[in-house]
Amino acid sequence: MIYRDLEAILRGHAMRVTACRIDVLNSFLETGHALSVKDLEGKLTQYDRVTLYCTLNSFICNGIIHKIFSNIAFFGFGICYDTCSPDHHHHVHFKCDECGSIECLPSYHIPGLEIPGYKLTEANLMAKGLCCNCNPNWHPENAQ
Amino acid sequence: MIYRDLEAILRGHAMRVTACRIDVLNSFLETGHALSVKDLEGKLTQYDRVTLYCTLNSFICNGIIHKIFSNIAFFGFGICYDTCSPDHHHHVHFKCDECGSIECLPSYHIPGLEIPGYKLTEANLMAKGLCCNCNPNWHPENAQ
DNA sequence: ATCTATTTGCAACTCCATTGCATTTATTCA
DNA sequence: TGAATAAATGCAATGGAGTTGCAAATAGAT
Repeated sequence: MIYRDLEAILRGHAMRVTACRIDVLNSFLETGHALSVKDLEGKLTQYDRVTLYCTLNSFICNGIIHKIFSNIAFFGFGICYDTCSPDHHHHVHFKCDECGSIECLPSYHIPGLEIPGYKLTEANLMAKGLCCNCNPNWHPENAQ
Repeated sequence: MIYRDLEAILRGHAMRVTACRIDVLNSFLETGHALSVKDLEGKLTQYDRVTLYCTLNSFICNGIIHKIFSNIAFFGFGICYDTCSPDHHHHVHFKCDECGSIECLPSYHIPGLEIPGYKLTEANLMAKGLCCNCNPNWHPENAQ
């Protein structure tokens, strides 16, 4: 992604444009799946850990990324899609047992969750298994 | 719960019966919702933190409890229900914004989760909102 | 070009979880 | 019932992840 586009994203959120923010944002967009702080530390060694945390927090505050938790204590961050709003989050995150990547499946909505007596404001579904790249039984021609 | 029943649960899993295991198991069963390590430390001050971790791990290995992660970095442990098996876990955990309790909703199955190309082995749904005790719009007579 | 508020980076700290190892204890078997 | 032994416990120390305070650097406004 070119600098101008990355800059536009930051300015679109009324954020200051800094080298660290550009590089972190670019990492998310070019990787295409979730990244942990560790991933970013390894990738962007020129920045301090504290700076990365600060950058990630500013991205969260501005709705550019969101936190992801898996059931094995690892967590990362993923780009928010249009389905996010400040007071309504529904996410499906899929962690592949084979390649370890975590994806946020944007268009998928958690189906028909209704629990009698409960008022639901947020739902995060963490799914595990094999992603489409690692699933040997998957043939792309089957795609709808 | 009486000692004899707690002991039977442990023996049913071919586990040694110790005071710590009895107390931890009893805590889960009498509380009825998820507990964090912190909760247990506060409740069972007679045991070392390391011992509690060891006990919890042995419970996890034997399928008595499972880990729970929420989207605010807190995690706890909850009793496994019949829906768990060593290679197939589906859980819905509900965290109440009002009282903070985390419940595992046992009979509820994550509905119709099918993602083309993906092979699903495990799904954990973390839901947030108001539980039936804290939801002012909930009237028990509406229950099915 | 200068000013100011924000961002960055270093050091230190806290919290949570784990490891090593010696001690204690539950269970087995004679 | 009483050793033997394998497992569980508890203390001390360690490691990792995230946070805080504060000074230096820098982006954006005037």
